[in-house]
Amino acid sequence: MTDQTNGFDPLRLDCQLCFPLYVCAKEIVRKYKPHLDGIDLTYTQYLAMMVLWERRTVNVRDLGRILTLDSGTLTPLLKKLEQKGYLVRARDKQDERCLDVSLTEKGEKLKDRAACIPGKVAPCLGLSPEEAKTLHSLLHRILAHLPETEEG
Amino acid sequence: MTDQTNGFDPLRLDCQLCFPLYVCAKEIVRKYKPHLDGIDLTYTQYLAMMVLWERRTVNVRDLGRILTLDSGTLTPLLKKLEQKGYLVRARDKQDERCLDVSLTEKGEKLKDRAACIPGKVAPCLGLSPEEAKTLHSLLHRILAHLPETEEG
DNA sequence: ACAAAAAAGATTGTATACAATATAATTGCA
DNA sequence: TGCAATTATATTGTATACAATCTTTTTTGT
Repeated sequence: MTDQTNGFDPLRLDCQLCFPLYVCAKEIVRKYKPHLDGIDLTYTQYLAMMVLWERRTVNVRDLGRILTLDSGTLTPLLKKLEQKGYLVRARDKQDERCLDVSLTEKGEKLKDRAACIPGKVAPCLGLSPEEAKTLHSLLHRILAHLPETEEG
Repeated sequence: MTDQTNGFDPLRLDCQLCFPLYVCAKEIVRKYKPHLDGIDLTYTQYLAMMVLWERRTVNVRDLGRILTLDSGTLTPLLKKLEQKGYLVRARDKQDERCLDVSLTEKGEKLKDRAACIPGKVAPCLGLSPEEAKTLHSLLHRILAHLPETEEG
């Protein structure tokens, strides 16, 4: 029998960190959606484009490591972005296993239309700059620690 | 032309909160996976079971509001949990539109096997109790603020 | 050089998520 | 009372995610 009183029960949703993290991530994506609809990108496509806006060219392996996504997710997503004309996919001549993804001019231009989006979504969180910095640092701390607990 | 120097560029992945949130949520689910595999639950199924372990019975509407999931996600998920024998689904006699979801004995017993999981995953985050509390409160602050910016 | 191992993507299958729509039941109001 | 609007869930379609497997290419060990 588990705790039916108001005491601490680790299986209660509101005693956990994973659940608010899960909901926050989903709800923030929802906040992005109306803005991303305007430039015909999904949230994950937007993440991939952000990497390209920084680097112009990436191969799928590096992109997957940056975004923590595997080829099962990236292959169809990059094909869609190629269809939209925002990038081109081409095998690396030196190593035909690798697929290089490169920004097109159209993809480059899209950056100007995306530039205002983070500034529109950020206020929705309702955090002060210090709180945002604290959250940023806590999340990065978790991300740095997680790999250390493999097979744990 | 956007900032190519090391200056602040809001479109850089590492200048945003949404991206580490997105990755953290995914990676924590990944930490849960080996433990949940042992009790034949996916993460989302586990969330639904946690609500039932607290309340024994919920209707789909309330469950959806608690988990921020709609019927498109919940209907197939609850059918799977019913197939596994962890819950039963039955129309509310007073209001045949509503579907009540109730814990079975088998589902009740599953709680004992799940009880140890949060304690196994929590250390993977690598946060002190104070940091965890800070993160918890920041996330709940965001969740409380987000609805205030509807249509914003 | 050559077979085995490794690496990179692509494919397949399962499970979310959510928008949009459909259906059935209930409520509200003229 | 009767019908329009609302509510609750189900269904359909699209887009992730990821495990497992497959194919192709490259590297490695001998």
